[in-house]
Amino acid sequence: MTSSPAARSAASGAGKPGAKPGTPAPAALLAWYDRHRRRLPWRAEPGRQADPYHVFLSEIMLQQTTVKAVGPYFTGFLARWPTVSHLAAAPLEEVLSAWAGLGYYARARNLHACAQAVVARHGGRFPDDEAALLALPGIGPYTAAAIASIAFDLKASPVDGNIERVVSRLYRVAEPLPGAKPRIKALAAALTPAQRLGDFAQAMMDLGATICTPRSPACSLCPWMEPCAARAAGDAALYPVKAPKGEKPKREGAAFLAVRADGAVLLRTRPDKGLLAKMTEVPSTPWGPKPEAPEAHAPLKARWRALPGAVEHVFTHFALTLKVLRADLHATAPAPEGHRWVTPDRFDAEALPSLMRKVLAHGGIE
DNA sequence: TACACGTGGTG
DNA sequence: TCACCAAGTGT
Repeated sequence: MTSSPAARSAASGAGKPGAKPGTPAPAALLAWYDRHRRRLPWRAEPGRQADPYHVFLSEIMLQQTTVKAVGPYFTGFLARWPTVSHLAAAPLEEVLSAWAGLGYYARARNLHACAQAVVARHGGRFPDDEAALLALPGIGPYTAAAIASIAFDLKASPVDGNIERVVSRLYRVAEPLPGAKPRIKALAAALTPAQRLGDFAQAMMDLGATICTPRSPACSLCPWMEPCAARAAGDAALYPVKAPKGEKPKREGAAFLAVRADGAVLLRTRPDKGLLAKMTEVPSTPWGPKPEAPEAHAPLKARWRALPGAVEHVFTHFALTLKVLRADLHATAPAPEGHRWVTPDRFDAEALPSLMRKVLAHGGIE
């Protein structure tokens, strides 16, 4: 009975008069979303309008970052800076230290700049206009469309990794990413309904995150099973097609862990630009293909001893092996120019990336 | 267009 | 173990 063509058609929402068989119907996805939507800290209750600042904050944090990782950061930021005006008034150093551990630190710098721009250009209210959103720092095509649709219910088609996957499977897009992005964007825009824009965008993302997953999609549970070309072909897991990736280079270096008798560690702030810009670091040699002789790079004269083992850390575009050299100094040792002594109880006020936490832990600090 | 830019989880 | 992946943007 329920497996009859008519029943399947009706269940997919594709059986309405005028709808071609095999056309993914927004109504079917929205009906699924109404039953299975995820409850997330930044989401409004069903039928309620989301706070644009909450949407903005979550969207920036969620760029290339898992929902699980974002959760506590979102809650913490919102408690500390309840509105975009509060965030704009905060010192950048505090924003960076609150962001520490979440990665992609340019996001935090742009988040802060964006908050200030919202105050300066728009009186502290996010513009309900995709083009104006796109003009703000840190907000690209995806995030502008996401805020426009989710916070303001405007007609916009955000395309993130989830939606790329869903659409590439629906239409069995053979062209590899990233070349296929324009086509996928156009297909996604053509799917977008005229009503419930925010729900539709979030439904697409929830579908990608919970049903249309990268490895083993749960096609049998999908509201768009019937119109999906990849499901029909039985090869959904092969999409999206991606261009092959190059090999990840290796870099090596040595970190100087200077520890004072009172437990303070010698730290400094990284340069304004480049990797981990403006974040706190343990002084180190440059990181290169070959390890350099460390002596010339030591921040101060001391008896440096190599600790056993090394710290391994994988960045997006290279893998790093850091030896750790430790020196113990008396409690009155002065900090060299550009450096500072920081006791472990003050680490939370520092913008310490995970790599530097690893270096400290390798030396038995904390 | 292609690369720089973090981190933690997973099959 | 390790390659891949997660609500991308800036240059």
